[in-house]
Amino acid sequence: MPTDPTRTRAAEAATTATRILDVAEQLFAERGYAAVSVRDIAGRVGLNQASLYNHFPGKQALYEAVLERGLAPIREILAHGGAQMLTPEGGDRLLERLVDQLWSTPHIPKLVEREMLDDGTWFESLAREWLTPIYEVGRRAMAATSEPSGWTEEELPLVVVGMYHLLFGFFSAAALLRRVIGVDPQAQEMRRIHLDFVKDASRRLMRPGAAT
Amino acid sequence: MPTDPTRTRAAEAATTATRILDVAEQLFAERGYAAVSVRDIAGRVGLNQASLYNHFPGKQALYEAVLERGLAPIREILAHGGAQMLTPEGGDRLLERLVDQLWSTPHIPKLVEREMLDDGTWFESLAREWLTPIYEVGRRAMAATSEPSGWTEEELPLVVVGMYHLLFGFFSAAALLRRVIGVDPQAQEMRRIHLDFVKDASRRLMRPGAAT
Amino acid sequence: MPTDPTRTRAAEAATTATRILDVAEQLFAERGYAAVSVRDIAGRVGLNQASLYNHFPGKQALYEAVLERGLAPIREILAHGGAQMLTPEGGDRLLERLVDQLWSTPHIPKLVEREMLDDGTWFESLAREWLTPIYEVGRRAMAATSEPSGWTEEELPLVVVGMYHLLFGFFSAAALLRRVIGVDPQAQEMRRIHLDFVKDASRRLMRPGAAT
Amino acid sequence: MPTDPTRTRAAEAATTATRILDVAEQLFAERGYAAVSVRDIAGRVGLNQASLYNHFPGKQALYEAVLERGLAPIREILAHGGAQMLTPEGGDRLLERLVDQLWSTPHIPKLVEREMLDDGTWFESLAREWLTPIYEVGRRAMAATSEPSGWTEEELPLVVVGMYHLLFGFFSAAALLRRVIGVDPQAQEMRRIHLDFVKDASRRLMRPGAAT
DNA sequence: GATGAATGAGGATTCATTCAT
DNA sequence: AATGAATGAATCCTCATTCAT
Repeated sequence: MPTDPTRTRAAEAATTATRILDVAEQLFAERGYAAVSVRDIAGRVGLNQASLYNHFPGKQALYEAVLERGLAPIREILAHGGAQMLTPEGGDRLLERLVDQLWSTPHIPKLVEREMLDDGTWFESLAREWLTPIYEVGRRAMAATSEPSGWTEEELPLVVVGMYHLLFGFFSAAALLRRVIGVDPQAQEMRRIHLDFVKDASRRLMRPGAAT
Repeated sequence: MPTDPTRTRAAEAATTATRILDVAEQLFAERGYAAVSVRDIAGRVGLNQASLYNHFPGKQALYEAVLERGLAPIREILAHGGAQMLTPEGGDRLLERLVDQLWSTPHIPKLVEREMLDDGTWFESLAREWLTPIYEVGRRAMAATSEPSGWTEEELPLVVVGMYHLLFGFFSAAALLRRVIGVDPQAQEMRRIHLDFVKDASRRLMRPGAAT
Repeated sequence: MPTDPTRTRAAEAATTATRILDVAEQLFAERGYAAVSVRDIAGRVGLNQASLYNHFPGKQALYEAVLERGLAPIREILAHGGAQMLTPEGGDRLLERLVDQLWSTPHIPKLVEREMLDDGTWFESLAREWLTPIYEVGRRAMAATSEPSGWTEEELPLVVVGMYHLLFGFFSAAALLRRVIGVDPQAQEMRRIHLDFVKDASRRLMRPGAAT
Repeated sequence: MPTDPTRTRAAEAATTATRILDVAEQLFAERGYAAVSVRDIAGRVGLNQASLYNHFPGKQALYEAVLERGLAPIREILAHGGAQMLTPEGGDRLLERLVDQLWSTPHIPKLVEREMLDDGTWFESLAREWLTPIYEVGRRAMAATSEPSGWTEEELPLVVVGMYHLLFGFFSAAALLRRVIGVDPQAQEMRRIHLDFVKDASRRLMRPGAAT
């Protein structure tokens, strides 16, 4: 399990385990856990089905390894940068780092969205661990700013969910954007547009709107 | 297929087919297509597995019937109400109707989100049929208002996706809200909070923000 | 069960039971017992699956009714005409009647061939009942004629099987004749050709050949 | 697919695939495709049902492999020996080789007969490929001999079908011979009797009979 | 006599996993 | 580390049959 943050994923040697993780990440993101067979994964890696078990003890473990590898950097960013949200400039820097990270592993936000929909017990612990603190920081952030956000206490959870979707939802909706609206969501210029949009939208959501 | 708009879903006779649709809707939304077995559905309806095939020709057809039944009312609302977006009051009325509808069938937004993630060919036609027109209306709406929205042309698709997630994402994140933040997302008072939030957030997203 | 020999099959009222028998006869002949479903039969008759059980107690019983109806006339002919084989002219008359009968129900020879291949216990009694006597008559016929047939005792069974195939095999090979050789085996003129061929070939088989 | 002609089937290593083919050949011949379940085959081989799919991609593919293995030698004989039919001695040699081959795989003629009855599309290509040329050779053979056969042009197809049944029909009728007439069709002496009969009968059919 | 609905048994096939090589 | 082969459990679906209406 790669936990060394100094080694970027691209620089990792393309070990068999890594190649398995890459393929599994993509397939799990595209189709969901149940719709991906071990045969599919092994086949795409160019491996026999049985060989996969030399690297991971099973399908479930492989899935968790994928999730762990993908979520670790995000957790890192949030753990160290949560306090930045208190100022607009800090918020922007945080968003920049997050958007950067998500764009470097675009399957991960889809996986997270699926986890959320599946309401897996695995997700529960995950969420408790790093979403609750974030939520608290965000809550305090909005309460502490001189300009009030204009949201009531009971609306705050929805604001958090909304912010999450502004960030992650872009990747979930990649197919929609491509097919219906004709945008190419993988184009690198989209990265900048996405970042600008997220920054702007978050300001609109977090500061009082003109129309309230 | 219920097309009579005067008959609400709850008032429908609980025919076997309807009960199958209800159970299937819930399971497909909770676990996704591949993770739901025909046995599961039949079992929950209290039916032999084979009996299900007296009502639907197969799993795929059942899934599509679920989607069709769930999406028809939404399509209806959008088809007749798209033009309302041009004024703030009309937009509010549209949102009211949409939130109402989504709350009456809360599994459906999860199904839509899953469809989007799965990038199914079925979704493609669906999206083309009623998402493209909506997008066009929305685009024109934002261009036509006297106060400009403050978004660039290339950001508009992201605004649409954002709006979608503000509306639908609440249901996808129901588990997160319940488990992490402690909110009960099925409580009826949440319906009002959700509506207020969506109205407010949409104004913030669609009108120029102070911070741009 | 139609046992009245004065009523030809065509003249029978197209009762539901008769229509079922007709469809079943065709399908069983074309595909074999196991490959035909009760649904198939009922469907082609324009009947609900369950309705079929108002006319026949089950699939097996229906099959036996088909066989019985189809074989009764043949059995009749053989029972009354076996002795005719003793003279060439009598043999011809017997063949005429047999070919006539087979052409009036061309699915039946295919059914018989399938029965033979399946080696069904049903076939056993059937064969014992009317094939053994025929065989004995044929044996005596060949032994009694002034001109010896030229066959040894041990070859006689093969001669019988050969005669059977000259008569019945035409219908089994209908597809082959149509597709490979380009003959239309349902054309009525084929009936005469078939009869001539059978008569001629039987003479060749039953009388001493020049080359022995 | 065994293509090495020097290795006889019996000498092949009894690999799992070969054992599956053997069992499948027998069951398909005895009962027909639809009446044989994959479980039956696997069970007789002493294999789990799923293991069979490690050797053949499916039931249909297994069936075709059986047919291919069984028909290849026959095709070979006909392809190389068709011209021999032009002389009586050559014809005898051809028949000897064919009878030899059929007796070495006695299930195959039953399979061919079933294919013919089923009128399968698979059979069509098969027939076109090697039955049409044979038919043409046979036609020319009978037209070329100094002594005319005594058949009319339109009867020729029936002669071909008749010859086919004289050869193959013995195996289809094995049950009939055993049960009704009391002959043991698997006894090796029957092989010689069958060959003699086929040779003699073919002369009778191909040369002018006294009674025409 | 006809039918919609129900069902237990069985159909072919795929699943994740194990193990000897 | 890789693989061919094996397997029990599960997959979706079809089967012949029954029964209340």
